[in-house]
Amino acid sequence: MEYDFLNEGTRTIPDTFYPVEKLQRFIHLGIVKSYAKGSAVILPGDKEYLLIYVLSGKVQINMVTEEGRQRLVYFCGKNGIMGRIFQTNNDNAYATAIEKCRVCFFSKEQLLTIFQTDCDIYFEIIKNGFSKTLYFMKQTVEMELYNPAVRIVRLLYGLCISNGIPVGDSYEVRLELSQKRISEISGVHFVTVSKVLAFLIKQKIIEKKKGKVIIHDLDRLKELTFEKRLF
DNA sequence: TCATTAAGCATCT
DNA sequence: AGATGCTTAATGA
Repeated sequence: MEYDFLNEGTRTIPDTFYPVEKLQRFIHLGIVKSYAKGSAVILPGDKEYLLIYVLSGKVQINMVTEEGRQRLVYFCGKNGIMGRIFQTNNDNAYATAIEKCRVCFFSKEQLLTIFQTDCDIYFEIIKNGFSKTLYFMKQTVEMELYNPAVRIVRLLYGLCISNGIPVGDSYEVRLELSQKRISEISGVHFVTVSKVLAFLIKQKIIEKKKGKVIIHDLDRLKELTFEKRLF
């Protein structure tokens, strides 16, 4: 299957990144486990496995500080990988299943066997890593240059460009995007997210329905991405 | 301008 | 009844 690199390059939400489908063929070498929704897949300090591969469902990766504060890092869905190759002692990441899921754990020895069998996978894993790097580089710039309210607008605009499906004169972004999720992804407070969405809905620029966001006025939304501030 | 806190309402399970 | 999601208002940085 040909992968959509362009879309990957303009990724707007940190989910799965570059899927490594080819790993499917090697899961018999690793250890496959199933997890119920809400259970812990990786605990802070877990160091046994270098690569964790999601076969189905979805996992959420968080980082936690010394004081116990936590922050979403990314989501990992089907064919996504959680690379733990360059772990240090203080990257307190943990992962929980946000959907019932199956994941496969690979040790260093198992990975070496896989690379020797199919070195393409090696590059696929590197691509996944760079995809994440690119996303977080963009995030750094985004955080530096735009204020929180405008970031929400930019997130919606980006989603429309990358995932928007034309329906009549509008576009639909078919994603389960609660305000809580938007808040977690963008780093903008949930109360502010609520205000920005209310503003956009009132101006009839967007509409929010169960499981989708409808963009009625993409031109206006684009204009707002250039604004210094919204309110 | 936005984060924080608090309080209240609606919907779902 | 409790959890979840959203809104509004007050306050402070």
